[in-house]
Amino acid sequence: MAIIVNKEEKRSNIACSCKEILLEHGIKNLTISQIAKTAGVGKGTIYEYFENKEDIVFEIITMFIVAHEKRLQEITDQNISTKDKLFHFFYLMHEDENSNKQLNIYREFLAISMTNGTQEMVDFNIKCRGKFTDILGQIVKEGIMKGEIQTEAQELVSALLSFKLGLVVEMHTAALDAKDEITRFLDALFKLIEIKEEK
Amino acid sequence: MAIIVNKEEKRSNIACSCKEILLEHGIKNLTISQIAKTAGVGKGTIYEYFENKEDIVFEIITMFIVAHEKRLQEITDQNISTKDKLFHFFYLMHEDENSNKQLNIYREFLAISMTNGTQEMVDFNIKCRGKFTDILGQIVKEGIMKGEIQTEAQELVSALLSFKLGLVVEMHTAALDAKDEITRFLDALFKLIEIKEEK
Amino acid sequence: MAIIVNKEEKRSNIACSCKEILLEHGIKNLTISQIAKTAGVGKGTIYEYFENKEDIVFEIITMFIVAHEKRLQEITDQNISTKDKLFHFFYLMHEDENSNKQLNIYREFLAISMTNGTQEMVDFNIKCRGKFTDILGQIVKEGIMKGEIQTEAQELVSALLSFKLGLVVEMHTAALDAKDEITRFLDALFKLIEIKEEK
Amino acid sequence: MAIIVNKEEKRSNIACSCKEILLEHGIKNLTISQIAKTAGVGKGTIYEYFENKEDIVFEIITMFIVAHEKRLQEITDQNISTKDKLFHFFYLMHEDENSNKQLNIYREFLAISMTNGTQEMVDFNIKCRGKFTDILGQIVKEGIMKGEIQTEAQELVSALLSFKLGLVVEMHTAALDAKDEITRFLDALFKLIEIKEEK
DNA sequence: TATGAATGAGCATTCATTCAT
DNA sequence: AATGAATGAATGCTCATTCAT
Repeated sequence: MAIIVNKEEKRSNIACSCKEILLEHGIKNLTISQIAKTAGVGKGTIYEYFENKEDIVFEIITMFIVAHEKRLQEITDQNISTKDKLFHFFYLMHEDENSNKQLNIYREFLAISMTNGTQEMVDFNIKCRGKFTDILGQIVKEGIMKGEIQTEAQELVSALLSFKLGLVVEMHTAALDAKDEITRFLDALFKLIEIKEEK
Repeated sequence: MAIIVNKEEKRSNIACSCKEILLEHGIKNLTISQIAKTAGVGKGTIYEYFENKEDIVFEIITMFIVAHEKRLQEITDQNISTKDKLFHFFYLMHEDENSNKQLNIYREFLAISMTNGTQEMVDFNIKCRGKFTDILGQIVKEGIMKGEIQTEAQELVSALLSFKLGLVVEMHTAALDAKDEITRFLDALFKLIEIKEEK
Repeated sequence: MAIIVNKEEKRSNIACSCKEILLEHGIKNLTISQIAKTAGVGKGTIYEYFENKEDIVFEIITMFIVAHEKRLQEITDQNISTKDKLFHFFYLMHEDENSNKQLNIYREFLAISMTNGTQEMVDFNIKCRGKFTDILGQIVKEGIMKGEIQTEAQELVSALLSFKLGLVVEMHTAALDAKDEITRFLDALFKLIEIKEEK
Repeated sequence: MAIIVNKEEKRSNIACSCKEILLEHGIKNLTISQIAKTAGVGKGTIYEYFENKEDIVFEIITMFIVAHEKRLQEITDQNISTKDKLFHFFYLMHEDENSNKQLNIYREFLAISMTNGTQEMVDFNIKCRGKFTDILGQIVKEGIMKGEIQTEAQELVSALLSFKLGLVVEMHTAALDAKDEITRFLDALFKLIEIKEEK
């Protein structure tokens, strides 16, 4: 019987093996040659499994985001205050060294989307935004249900996501400190949306 | 004796004459040759008045931002509601065709800052942020003084700026509609910060 | 399967096909475009086989030197007097039109080494000097063994090489006539080192 | 009475004031702008007193060489052995920091002569060579007259100059140690030309 | 299925020199 | 006599993608 390689599996394998070099080199400085060498295949082979460089970078970033979502979900499922959940929602991607590297790649990807954004990239970003909307929505919803925050908070979800993205940009372009900004913002926000327990 | 030109003035003239082609071509696709031709001088002359390509692009973008600030200030000075002022603060750069083009350039500049950001660019961005902080701070402060919004709004200023920037990014990367987002956000926000007149 | 080319061979082929244009244009005036066109390949292909322009120029000059050494060796192996051998050792590179052109390139290379000399170039020059030391040393040694010249001549080898190089420079910078200088020098030298046969 | 500036004097003044920056920057990296600024005049003024950049560099190098000749002459006039005189003749330009800097400039000038040598430069080099021939000839002549070296040494003068120049080149291109080479050469040479005193 | 050799467009920047004033 | 504003030619190198085998 001939060896039937599962296309999807090999695609995934190639992408997986290149996570590290992507984090090290960044998108622009990562070449197809490096990818091929790292994956242990020929350059031409890459194009058997991916449309183009963008495609493989998508694949890897998707992996990062999926992992990030999983961690977010774990936090969401924890038994902590809504405010704390929101803090983690905003700050998780800044917390450790590895997350920071991934954030750098994401920021680079964002920069490319901002100037050479293909429809494909836009679709990708919309999809990502959708997922984060879901998670954030869930956090907020639970917060409302638990009586921690006001109902109106629900309508802020989209803006909160934009704030999050703006922060990702500005921490790099205007040297903002993510932790400070998030803390300050949440403190101010909760003065407005928090429901104080009455005695 | 030789002709003595006003360096600062000529610098400004060259930059001015290149506003249009920058809007048309974008930063990356604008060449020094085009700049020189448009300004009606030799390529070498450009380098008499600007350090490098970055420098001239800075100058032009600064002009855009200064003009934008001026328009913002005019709005701030108008006798309209705080909510309307904020709407304009967020939406002004999307309102007309020309502003949109300038926004595209700014977005491209931002994308460059995000990946190849020199300290110079960061300083520039910090300076810009500072100015917008002032204007926004002023709007909010007046709103508070006029009894339209709660004091706590003051602490949201920095986050509002991040939101604004996030929106600039996402309207392009995730096809957000600026007007919708801003409207929705302000409606939600004002439910929280607005001070309803009591009868 | 893809074509597998002999890298070393193709490298050599490209270099070979560019010997002539290098002689014609000189190092500075030779462009990568010309090289690629002459070699009948794309510009990018050049960089598949050579690190940079320096690298390809090295390769060609090396070819010239190797050929030159070969000719020197042939002369060394001839059954002629030591004085004649030395004359050829010094004069060979001036003898014909083609050698002269190659000498011009070598002189240009030398000039570059003198001002922008990378460690690589220094290593190259040291290696070349080593080879010429060997050949000259051999000539002198044989001369001594044949009783034509005194033992002390051996210690002059390095100085003779410097003299040779100085001549290469001065024939161009101070319009020295190589043949004259060499003849005059050898005549004078042999008055000192020659062992006259006694009757 | 109108101020009559002595053209030759001002020319000399400008050149003089630029000695240091030439030593610091080298020929290639020294710009007319820097020269003008250092000399405290306008760029155009430079061209009132000098034909071109080459011309001013000539002037400065000439100053260096004149000073060098003077020092050589002093050594020649000292009451030391011919061998020592020759050592100084070859080694003087390597002896101290300042001389070395001047040698670097001379080497750079030589490199330019080797590739872009105008007739003017050739004439300059011939003139320089003439002067050094005189000094070296004088040393050798005295050595012969004092009975220290053989008459035949006189015929080596031109070759010795080429050796000296070759050394200037090779100490940089092939990392030769000037002192070593000179010492070794003179030792070997004197075994051949020295006249040993009989008892 | 896998490969890897070949490709080629595109662009900032420097600085000696001139000449109008 | 002095100046300084204006000029413009000229070139190495990268890397995603293709396609012949």
